[in-house]
Amino acid sequence: MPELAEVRTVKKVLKNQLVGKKITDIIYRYDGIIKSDKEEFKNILIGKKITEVDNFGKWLYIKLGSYTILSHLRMEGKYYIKPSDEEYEKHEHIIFKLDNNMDLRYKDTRKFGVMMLVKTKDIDKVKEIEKLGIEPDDSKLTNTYIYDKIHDSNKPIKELLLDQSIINGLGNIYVDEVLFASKIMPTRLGNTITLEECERIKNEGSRIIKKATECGGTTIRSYTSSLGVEGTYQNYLLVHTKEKEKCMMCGNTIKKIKVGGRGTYICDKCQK
DNA sequence: ATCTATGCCTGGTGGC
DNA sequence: TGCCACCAGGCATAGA
Repeated sequence: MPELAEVRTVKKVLKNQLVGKKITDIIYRYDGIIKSDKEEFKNILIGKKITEVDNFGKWLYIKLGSYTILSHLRMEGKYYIKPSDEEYEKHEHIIFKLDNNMDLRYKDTRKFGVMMLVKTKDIDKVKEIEKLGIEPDDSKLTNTYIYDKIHDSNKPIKELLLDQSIINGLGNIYVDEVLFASKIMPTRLGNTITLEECERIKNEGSRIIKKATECGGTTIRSYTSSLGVEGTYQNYLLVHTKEKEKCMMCGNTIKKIKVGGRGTYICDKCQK
């Protein structure tokens, strides 16, 4: 599933390929992805030129001057840029026709992803964006910020790290990796995590996200960063997807458990 | 305010 | 081999 590192990779590719291109038409093959007014989405965007592509956490911003498409890929959303005359594939739901005979196509097998049109000047006031916390490798993220957000919570630390309003951009893969690197059991409640452990979460989170971003993200199962870009961070994963394998640090067998309903990989010797 | 359940979805899996 | 119930999983929202 695309998390921060993957979304940044998509952003980079889209930015290179799309800035300066004009949308000449929009075709809905399944319009449930569009959460703002569907007619307005078309009417306003057709004829506009893409001016910038950005992201904040897992949200992609496709900017067209005074309007911006907010796009969240959720589980399986992907963008492809293909020649306009290529046949549509199954699950290609939203087709943006561009003025260079290419399409920007949004494909999403499970249809969990969302798109909405907002005014660029109002992005930070959009409720989904407004509530987002600090990205893991942002220098504004401090041990005391994390500690303040979690120290009176009786939720498992894993759930707290998946909460986008605290740290913005971590998903299931990187939370497992950050907690392993920080030597913290994902089931530990927020109110048991020390300031020193918050420091480790901050440091490991920053390090892992930076490295994963450099790698272009993680490609596991059918997930890629889309656009044919295959990330390579899966080669650095130490626990996620490693059930029944030996822990790289201690040789113990990696286990898969459930935390907050999510598949969670741990080494119960390294993580306390 | 805070917690739990449910819905959104389809492809893959496991049981028979 | 074929059928089918079940599940993953980020996030919003309705209900308790």
